[in-house]
Formats: sequence, structure tokens, C-alpha cells
Amino acid sequence: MTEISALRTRPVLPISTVMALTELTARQIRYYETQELIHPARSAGNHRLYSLTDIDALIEIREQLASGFSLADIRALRHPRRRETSDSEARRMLREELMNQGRLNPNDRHTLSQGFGFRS
Amino acid sequence: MTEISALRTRPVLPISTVMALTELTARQIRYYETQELIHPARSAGNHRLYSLTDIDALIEIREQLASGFSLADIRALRHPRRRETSDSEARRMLREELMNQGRLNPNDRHTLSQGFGFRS
DNA sequence: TCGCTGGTGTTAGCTAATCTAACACGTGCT
DNA sequence: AGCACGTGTTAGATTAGCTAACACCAGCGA
Repeated sequence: MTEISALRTRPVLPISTVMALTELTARQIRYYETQELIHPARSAGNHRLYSLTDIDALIEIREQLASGFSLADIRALRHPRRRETSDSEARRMLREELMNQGRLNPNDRHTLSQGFGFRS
Repeated sequence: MTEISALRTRPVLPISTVMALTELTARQIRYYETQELIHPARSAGNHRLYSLTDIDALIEIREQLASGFSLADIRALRHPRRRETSDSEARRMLREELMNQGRLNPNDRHTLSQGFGFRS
């Protein structure tokens, strides 16, 4: 079981692959980047390069958007920052709201890249 | 734990990604295809699309080449076919030769795509 | 030694994929 | 009504990938 390198965080996937795996459009994926939700690397030729971690993040973003959150909300959840109300509090509030909506099950996390790790 | 789809066999990776992950050149990857060792799918625009299974196969091919096998040998190992000497016999012979060379440990199989399945 | 074969490098010319920037549009909120 | 948000679409430019061809060299049998 050789560990090749940091595969999950290695930026090697072009946007077409990400589109296929997340079911998002290129427009959406690029827009979420302008909103600071993801930070893909760039190839020598300036093409975006994503990691599997990015893909998991995008899937989560897609679901949170579908749950009624704005991109600003989602950003706030992902990069905690100093505020009047404590971050942990805000996080808990939003999370509860999600639960109440029944859109998220705390024990049901599915990361796409886990699928890549299927063991024969 | 949602199972999205057959991720390991889903052809979504362009050749640039495969090059990065296998450390093979595009020339080598395409040549191994002409030798019937891999069979990538094609995009609507005729670009090759690889799966993680293909990547694992390519890594294995690279190692077997480095061990002194020819592509014809490797193809014979992968697609068993009727011959005078039984396939299992030929397979065993080649495998033993590998062992004797000390290039391969029967319990040390590393598949790249397992790395993709790192669980947080 | 000569000539062949297998595996790889490189190039040219073409098509597909991606990039940025801009404008459009609907929905929801004030 | 006016504005902000999230997304679609388009144009024009650049990079990535494709096929086909030619080159090269190490190894190997005649």
C-alpha cells in the first residue's frame, strides 16, 4: 500500500472533469471561485486545475445552495472570521436551521472522492 | 454514504491528468492504447477520457516495463487467451520470474486510485 | 556486422477545450 | 421601481489534445 502523494489535494483535474463529477456548469464553478469559495490552481497555460477536495467542496456548496443558503452564507460557514456573534454560535445556528429543514443528516456525509477509493 | 455512481470506472479524466498521475508521456499512453493495453473512452470532441482503473493499469504497465517485460508480454498477461501452454501456467511462470527479480512483492499492490479514497 | 523491431521523441496542421470580459435575464427584497 | 444575486450566453483569444508522419536508438537475431 504505497502512498503515492497527497492525492486528494493534488490539483490535476480540469473544469470539464469537475463539471461531470459535480453536475455544475462551468459558469457556476467559476463564479463560486470569484466568491472565494474555492481556489483552484492553474496550469502553465492558465487553465484551472482542481483537486478532489475541491470537488467535495463544490458538491457541498451545491447542496447548501439548494437548501436556501446564499453564497455569502456558505462562505461564512467555510472560512470562520471574527464577528460580534461568535463563529461557533453562528455555525450552530445555521446548522440547526438545516436540520430543521430536514435537508441534511449529520451522519450522512457523502464525499465524491470516497467513491474514487473503492477497494476491490 | 451515498454511492454516486461507478466512479472508479467512469471515464472523465483527460490525458493531461493521466500524465501527471502516472508520470508517463502522452506518447507512451497513446502507444499503449495502440497495443491494446488500455481502451479509453472518447469525448464528444474526440478527446480521450480515462478512468481511475485505467490509471492503475498504466502504473502497473509502467512497472512491468521497468521489470523488463515487453508490451506484448504485458498484454498477454492481461488478456488471457487460449494457447498451447495453459494461461494460468504462463501467468505463474512470469510471476515467479518477477518475484525472483525482487521487483514485485505479491502483497504490495498499490493502486493510485486508492489514494483518492482517503477518508477524513 | 548488418538490418530489423520495439518503444519513444518530435513536429506539423487541425479541432476541441478553456479563458476572460461583457451583456442579459429572472427572482427576491427594499 | 430599483438593486443585488446567481446564472446563461456570446465573442475573441489562447491552450490542450488529436492524427499522421518521420526520426532515433538500444537490443537482438541472421
